[in-house]
Amino acid sequence: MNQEEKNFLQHYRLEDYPRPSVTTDIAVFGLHQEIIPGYRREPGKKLCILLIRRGMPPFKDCWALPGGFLRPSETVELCAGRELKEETNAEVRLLRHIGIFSQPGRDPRGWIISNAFLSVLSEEKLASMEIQGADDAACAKWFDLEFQNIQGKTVLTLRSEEILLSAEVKKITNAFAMPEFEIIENNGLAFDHAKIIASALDYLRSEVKDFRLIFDFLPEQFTLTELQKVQEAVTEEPVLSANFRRKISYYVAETDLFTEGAGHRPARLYTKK
Amino acid sequence: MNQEEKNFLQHYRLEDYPRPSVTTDIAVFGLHQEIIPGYRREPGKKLCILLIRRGMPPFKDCWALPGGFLRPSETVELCAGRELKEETNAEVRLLRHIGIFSQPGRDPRGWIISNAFLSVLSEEKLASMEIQGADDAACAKWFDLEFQNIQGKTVLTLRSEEILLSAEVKKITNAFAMPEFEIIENNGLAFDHAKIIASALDYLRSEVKDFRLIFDFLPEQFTLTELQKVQEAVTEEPVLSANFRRKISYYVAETDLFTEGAGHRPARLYTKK
DNA sequence: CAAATAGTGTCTCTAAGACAATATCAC
DNA sequence: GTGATATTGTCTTAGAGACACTATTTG
Repeated sequence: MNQEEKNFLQHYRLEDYPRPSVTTDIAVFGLHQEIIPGYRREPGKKLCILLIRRGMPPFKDCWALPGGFLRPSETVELCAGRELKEETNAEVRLLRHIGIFSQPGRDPRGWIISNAFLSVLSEEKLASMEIQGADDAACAKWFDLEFQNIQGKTVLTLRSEEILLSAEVKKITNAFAMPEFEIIENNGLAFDHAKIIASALDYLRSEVKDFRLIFDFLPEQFTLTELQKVQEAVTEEPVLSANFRRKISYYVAETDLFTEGAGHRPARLYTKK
Repeated sequence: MNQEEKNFLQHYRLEDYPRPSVTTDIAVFGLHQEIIPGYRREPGKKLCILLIRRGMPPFKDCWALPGGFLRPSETVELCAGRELKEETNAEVRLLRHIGIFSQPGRDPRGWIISNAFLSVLSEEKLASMEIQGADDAACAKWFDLEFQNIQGKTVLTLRSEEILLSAEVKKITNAFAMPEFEIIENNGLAFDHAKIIASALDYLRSEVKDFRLIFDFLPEQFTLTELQKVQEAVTEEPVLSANFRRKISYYVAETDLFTEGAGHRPARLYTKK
């Protein structure tokens, strides 16, 4: 660096210009066992998402994605991981940046733009981790998630025991031809988080359809049927198992292990190739 | 909003917490006619990108993506469009968010995180628009762009008349399993812009391969051969025309118009379906 | 006619969708 | 054997890749 650059930098003050606050919000997805009535039936899988109940205004007592403010000397990815750990005690090894939400007025506290991330927790980790609210979060909970077209309306439904949240969204393209979701109606979700959840789910579905991120829902070793159920739970579309097996075969490696004592033919265990 | 929320907001001061400066950087791609020697040969197409020469430190006289600081009451998309217009006089109707670059130390001025965008200018607009440097930008220029694997190295080459810039990058996955580029060597590009350009090009290529963003390089009406040349210029891979035509046919609609006076068989004009 | 580009036909092979059939466990 | 799930086979159809061939203009 030459003298001119050094001089310039010495007198340059970023603080002289307006700056927004920057946050991250993380949509953590997992799977939830669903008991299916019937003699000796295997449990099904449902997609679920981790939310926190806000303990502080704004949107006190509403449900929100975990997340928080970016700090100096961390990347947005590190911030996402840190905030998630602080607020819910969940730890993730995988993140995808979904988008940036910067609509003026999206946060009543003022000029705040948010980086949305997506993550996936495996059933294993989901079970072993003690999810608990802390910090800004009064409480953290897994919500079963549905995202369907009902009579021309795109509806997001989130359920956790006695709590029911919902939102209607619409996929549009903005002034710069970028696809995004617009919130038509919102019941119980904080900020513009219905929009973020819809975007994240849209992203997740296309990834899982193409056999990406699909393995992150399961432990190291899994059966092909489990893998298929992941895809069906995420996309909410049934698949024919013969065809699914053929397609997935390029992405998995056989092991010599089998499931045991399940009351039906044992299934071979596979690993990701 | 209830009284508790109102009270809270009245006393809440975002300024009490540290905030980064936020910028946008825009990778604008276009096509450049390339004269091919030979009797009656049609010109070829080369991918090019719009860069500015920095008129101010830091990186004075280096070449950089156009872009600048986010202002209150605008979205990052609007900021990208505005800065592009201010610095280069180019106007775009299309943007894609490529990623956010927040590595501490990426800007010597301090804590600055950047939103990278991608855009495409049609040959038409590219020709009609008077590209000119202004503002922070001493000068704006189109650079021919190559992005190839040479002896195991991934090399970015940018050429504009007498100016030659280059960078070697490497595709890696970061601590959160996110794909990104790492700069191995850099000659003449400011900041981490080699990384951003590589990401943008990677994104653009996969879009164009799947017949998205491909139409934005051309005017309303075009021939199938032109469309094919766009794909070949962007991906730097040849395609067999019979196969290309079959695949693209689902995405285009015939018109009754033909090219004229070209010294060979006229070509039918198509529009995007 | 020659040069150049536009456009069609067809063969092969791979992969997807649908569906039928067989295999193997626990009880 | 029965209930349940696991796994394989196969028929049909759609699409990709490769390549040969025909068509139409201007000079």
